[in-house]
Amino acid sequence: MEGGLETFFGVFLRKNSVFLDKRALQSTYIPENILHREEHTQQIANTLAPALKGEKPSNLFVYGKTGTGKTLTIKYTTQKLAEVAETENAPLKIIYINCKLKRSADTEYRLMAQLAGELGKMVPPTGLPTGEVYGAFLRALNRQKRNCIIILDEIDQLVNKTGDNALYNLTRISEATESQVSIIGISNDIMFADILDPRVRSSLSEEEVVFPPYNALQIQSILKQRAELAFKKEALELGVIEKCAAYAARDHGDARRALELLRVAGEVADRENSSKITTEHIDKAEAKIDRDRVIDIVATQPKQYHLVLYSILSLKPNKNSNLFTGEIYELYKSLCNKTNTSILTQRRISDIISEFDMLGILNARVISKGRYGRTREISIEIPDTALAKIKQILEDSIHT
DNA sequence: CCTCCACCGGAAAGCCGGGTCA
DNA sequence: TGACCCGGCTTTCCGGTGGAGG
Repeated sequence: MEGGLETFFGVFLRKNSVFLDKRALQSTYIPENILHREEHTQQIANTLAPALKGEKPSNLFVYGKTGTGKTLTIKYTTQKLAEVAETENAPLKIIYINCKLKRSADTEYRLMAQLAGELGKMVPPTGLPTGEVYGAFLRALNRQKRNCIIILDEIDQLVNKTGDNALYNLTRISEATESQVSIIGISNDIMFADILDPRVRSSLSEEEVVFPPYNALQIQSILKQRAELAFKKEALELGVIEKCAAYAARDHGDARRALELLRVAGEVADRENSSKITTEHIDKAEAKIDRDRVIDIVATQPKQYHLVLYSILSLKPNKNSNLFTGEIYELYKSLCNKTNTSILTQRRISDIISEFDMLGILNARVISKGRYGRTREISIEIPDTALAKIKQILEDSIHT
């Protein structure tokens, strides 16, 4: 086996790939021009433009389903704005924050700490009273003496988890200081605004932009634009883009998913040493994405969750028989005893089951069995191809 | 039409680990 | 070192409920 690895790497390097530049398919990539969002871009630009004259732009609220180009368009627009501000010497600070990022900006404290950090005032990630962090942020803000635009992406996550306190304070800050702070909120939950305090809502959505889903034709042109950069010439077989777009349009016009599908299809083709991407590769890619997603979610779950899921899987070897919370809990308890694990309350297990439901691993809905009580009816939503692997993961995790 | 089951699910509070600060 | 703070996970408490069976 001498030189085995060297040979392998050598072959790997020289191996033909369908890709030219994979980055063009990644979700962080910002293209030269954004298709089918001309009006939105303009509308956003209109709202933000006053910042160049040192006036405070209106707060802006953006919503639309996932993969409709919200984040992309906002980033694109603010980036251009920052460039102009730079050359025109108009003091302007733009802060982008994703509220969904775990341990980063998903609580009031962490959001404020993050904001203060962006303004050059480092704050310890924990330990201080929240009020202190507000103070730090305010001081940093006043020292800046320039217009500030704060972009809060996935803002619904923040509010769902920790309430609208932070937003309330944030919208009021701009009234209470010299510096001018504008907020751009991005949400993919349209109902989100309803749970806000009315004062916060009206303040936050001085301007509103709604991003509709793309249709199949629009997704096609987006895919073509990116594929041009990402793949070698002739690497795409006829109909591949169309099929990709059709899949994405089928589930609510999610362009991000379409791009991911195309990228993974390319990777599958590479692995098979195929010089072309065919429509079969798309199918394989779709299955792979689905499978990987589920496996990844399960694998990163803590042990108690594994015990619950394992109980459910053991109770249900065949499809179309449904389970109820009570029986799952019974098995879970005995499993805990066998493995020397502390037993959680049924109330807690109930929540864990709901979480699996939200993650799309299970399907749980409350039903009434009349005389025999009210409970959840639970079924499994794991693709067959992933089942064996999942069971493996669960068993490994439980017996440690 | 009423009862009553077997849970649901909200609210609040406790515990614990990670941290700051004086 | 001790007083305090945050956030994640969990327990405790408890009012609520759709509908089969009487």
